[in-house]
Amino acid sequence: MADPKYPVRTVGRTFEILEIIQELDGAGVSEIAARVDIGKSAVHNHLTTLENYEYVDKDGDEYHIGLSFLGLGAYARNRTPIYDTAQSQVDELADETGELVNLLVEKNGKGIYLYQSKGENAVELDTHEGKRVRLHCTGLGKAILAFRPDETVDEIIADQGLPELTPQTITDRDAFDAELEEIRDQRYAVDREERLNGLRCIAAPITDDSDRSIAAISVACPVHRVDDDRFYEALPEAVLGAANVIELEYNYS
Amino acid sequence: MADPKYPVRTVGRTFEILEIIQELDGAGVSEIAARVDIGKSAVHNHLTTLENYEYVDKDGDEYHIGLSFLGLGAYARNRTPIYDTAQSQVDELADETGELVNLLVEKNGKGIYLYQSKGENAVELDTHEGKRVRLHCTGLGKAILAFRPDETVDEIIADQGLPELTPQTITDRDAFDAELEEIRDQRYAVDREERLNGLRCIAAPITDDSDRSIAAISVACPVHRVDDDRFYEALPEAVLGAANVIELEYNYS
DNA sequence: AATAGCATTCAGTTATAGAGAACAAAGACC
DNA sequence: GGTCTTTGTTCTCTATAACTGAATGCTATT
Repeated sequence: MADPKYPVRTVGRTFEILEIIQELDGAGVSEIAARVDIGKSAVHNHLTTLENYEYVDKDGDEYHIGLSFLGLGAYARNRTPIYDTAQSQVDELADETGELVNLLVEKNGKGIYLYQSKGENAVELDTHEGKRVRLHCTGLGKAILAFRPDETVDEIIADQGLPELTPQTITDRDAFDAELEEIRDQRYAVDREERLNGLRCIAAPITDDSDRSIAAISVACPVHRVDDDRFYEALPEAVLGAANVIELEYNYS
Repeated sequence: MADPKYPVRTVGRTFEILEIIQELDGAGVSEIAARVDIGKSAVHNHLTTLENYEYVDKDGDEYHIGLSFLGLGAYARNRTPIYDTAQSQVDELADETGELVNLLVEKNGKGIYLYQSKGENAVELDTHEGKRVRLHCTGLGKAILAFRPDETVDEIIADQGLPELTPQTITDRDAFDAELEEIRDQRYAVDREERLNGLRCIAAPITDDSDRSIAAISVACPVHRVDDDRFYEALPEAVLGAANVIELEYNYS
């Protein structure tokens, strides 16, 4: 986490290139070279090497992220202890509610979507497995932070602040602390369009036997389709139920 | 695919290191250095750099594959056209049969498991999403090859041969061609413990509108639990049904 | 307390990643 | 259809940064 004493620059450049390809949804040599601090020929050398190792696919003059990453990614996910027990519950909750259900874990102060299951009426979103998000502006992130020591929360906020993503984002530190307190009380978190306009979530933490959060599970739905009754009554109950089952299985088996 | 004219060695080494970490399920500096052709200190530099980019996690003195790969992997999978339409059918087939259901695509002459869904009684296997397999020894691979031009099959076999993985693996070229012919006839493939002792599969190709295979879907089950009746009657029907739905959705919408 | 087995640091050396120009190929535009 | 532009690819040279190997520091074990 601290800057490496003797970094290998090429490693960094490799991943910069890969992230650019992902961001542009496929890109050519010149396009990439324009965004990374090395020349065309060097980028070309990188890409042909990556292609050789099958980590990128070449399609005409466009390079794309290769499926080989799925091997590493799925492996990393399977190694995450909560994944195995949570997966089936996430699926079930998606079936039951018909909405989009997410599972998030924290890593280095950010959230990573570990798994996602689409119910019948699930919203189409910018979230996908592996995506990183800020913790303060999602129900999932708030649920996780509410069940972590104060110092951890302090550190993360000191590091990242409380940037405003929508008019509803909580940007005031005191208000945020009050919010966490409320979440601890009711054991679930509500996201009222705090990350994305038009999107609300109900999220519950998944805690270990000393009540520290390991992950969080949420149902996300569009404001205009799901009315307040269902959102504030039925959904919290469903989410809490699922979180509970996961906790039981995780902690006592 | 052809060897790069001007390879970037460091890129190759980076992925070699990552693959070693995966294979060893976490490893320390010395352990990795022993398997890769560079010294301890160089490996150390690589690892601290990778950690800095959050592509590996350091846990004590062990390095592990980071969840960041899930972002790239899930992205690559989502880009694969068949995934979106096939996923729900795979889930459904797993529910219906209670067994392990797999979705495979071909890439550079190898198979890659794109998605996997576990039914209630699913066998625990060495397969995971992103894993690569030889095509000739699995039902999925044979189903894909059966619906590709002869020249493609020739090339792949010329390149990789028909290595024997179990006593049941088809290793004779003529026998293999006859097998493909039969698969084309009945539109599904049977794997009779050809890759793994004790494991049988029924697999069906998913083809495009010109009858070329795009992917294949299979049900895998242990020999000793599933009797011949169910294996040769009920399962093929279920698998063919699912493949059919996927094809319809994929080709006509 | 002593040793062994690690990770980490560091200075020196050498291999190699990258620059930059030239060439090739493919479209776009008139 | 030919010219101009853009982008990919090849190639040589050089500065740089990746690597070696030895030294140091840390932790655990007996």
